Order: sequence, then C-alpha cells, then structure tokens
Amino acid sequence: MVIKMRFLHNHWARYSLHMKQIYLSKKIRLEDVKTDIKYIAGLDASYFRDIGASCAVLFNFKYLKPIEVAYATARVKRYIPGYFSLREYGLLLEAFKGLFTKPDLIIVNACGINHPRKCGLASQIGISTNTPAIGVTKSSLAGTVDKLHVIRRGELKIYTIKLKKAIVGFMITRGNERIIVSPGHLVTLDTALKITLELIDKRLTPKPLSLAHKLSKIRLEEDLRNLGICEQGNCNKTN
DNA sequence: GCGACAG
DNA sequence: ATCTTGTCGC
Repeated sequence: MVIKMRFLHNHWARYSLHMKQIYLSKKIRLEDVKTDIKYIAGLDASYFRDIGASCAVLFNFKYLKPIEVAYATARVKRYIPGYFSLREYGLLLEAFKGLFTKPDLIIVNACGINHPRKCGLASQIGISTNTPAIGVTKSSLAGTVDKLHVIRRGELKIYTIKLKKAIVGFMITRGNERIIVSPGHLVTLDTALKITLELIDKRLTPKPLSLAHKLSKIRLEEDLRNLGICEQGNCNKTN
C-alpha cells in the first residue's frame, strides 16, 4: 500500500500543471453541443509493451465516412486503473493535433464522467481541446448498472449506470455485445447516448472507434518493424 | 477489512 | 492493452 501510494505520488508530482488543473478543478461541463455536428473524431491506441501508437480518424457524421487520419507513436508509462491518462493522454492528443480539420465532437475509447473523480480520459481530452467529448468503453471503471429500468430500442437494450445515485452513463447491449457510453465534456447524457446510437452499425462499437482501433494497430506493427523490434519472432529484418 | 480496477 | 484456440459467417 505504501509503495503504491508513493508510486502514484511520484507520478502526480511530475504531472503537468495543465492536467493538475483539470483534475483539481473538475471543470467538466455537461452542456449540449452548441454547433451542428458535421465532423466527429474517433481516438484509440494500440500497444506493445511501453510503445504506443495512437490514431485519430475524422468522420463525416452524416454519412459515417472517414475523411482524414492522423497518427502518433511514443513510449508510454504503465497503466494504472483510475489514472489511465498518465499512459494515453499525451499519445491521443498528439494524434489529434495531426488532424487538419478540427471536429465538432470527439469520441474516445475511455471513460467519461463514469470515473472515481468524475473525470476520465474522455473528459480530459474534451477539456484540453475545448471540444465536446464522449467516452465509450467495454466496461465501466466506476458505477453500477441499474438493471431495473431497461429501455428497448429494436434489438438494443439500454441500461443506466449510476454512481452515488447520479446517472453517469449507459450500457448498451445487443446479444452478447456490450458497450458503455458516458459523456466526457460539453455533452449531456441524452445527447451522448443519441450520438453514440447513430454511430453504431454492424458492431456495437462506434464506427470511428473501430476504425481508429484497426488503424492504430496497423500503424504500431509498422513502427515496430521500422524500429527493428520483433514481436513473436516473426521479424524478417536482419539485425 | 476486502475486493474491484477504463486501456 | 496483449496473448491464445476454435468457431461462425461472408
């Protein structure tokens, strides 16, 4: 316990002033998106040990087609539950900055306000880019699913996630598939759910996220090859 | 006190 | 996140 606390404290001390302000002030605004949404950016990353590759994909919201893509690769810190941003924040932001067109909304493969401090990585990305943001994950870091009130919408079942008696997000299921949706920044609960439902296609995972996931993985493998790092011994390069 | 714990 | 085996569907 002591060791863990010290470890966290060291990270905390080195954290940038910017991130400290975000955490300490908890300025997460749940408002409705002001502008009409034309472009949505999906953010995700892939890893091999401490090397991470991130991808930002710009989507046309109306037609659900990709328009632009940007990447970033870097060495990253280890993952600590509740402190995911220490690992992935910089990586995602770097890819995001590579987009020429700024989106009207960001969708991140991370938690939003369903977080112990109500400020997951999706919130942090939204705050620092001053952009509405939604977090979509496979499971919720904090909160419990309220199974008493189920909303059915076609094949989809929608449950609410509560944290300390407040609704902080939704669980959407279809068969065995399952995603968690939570507002990150400048988006209300209802709007976060509504937008996410529009991004669902064959799979529950929103299209911008599934593409970002796929591309980041491809990019990671390319970069590992260029760096001469072999994964599972299938490296053809002669070192 | 004990278990759980985004990716 | 990543690894793994088999299975299903196009």
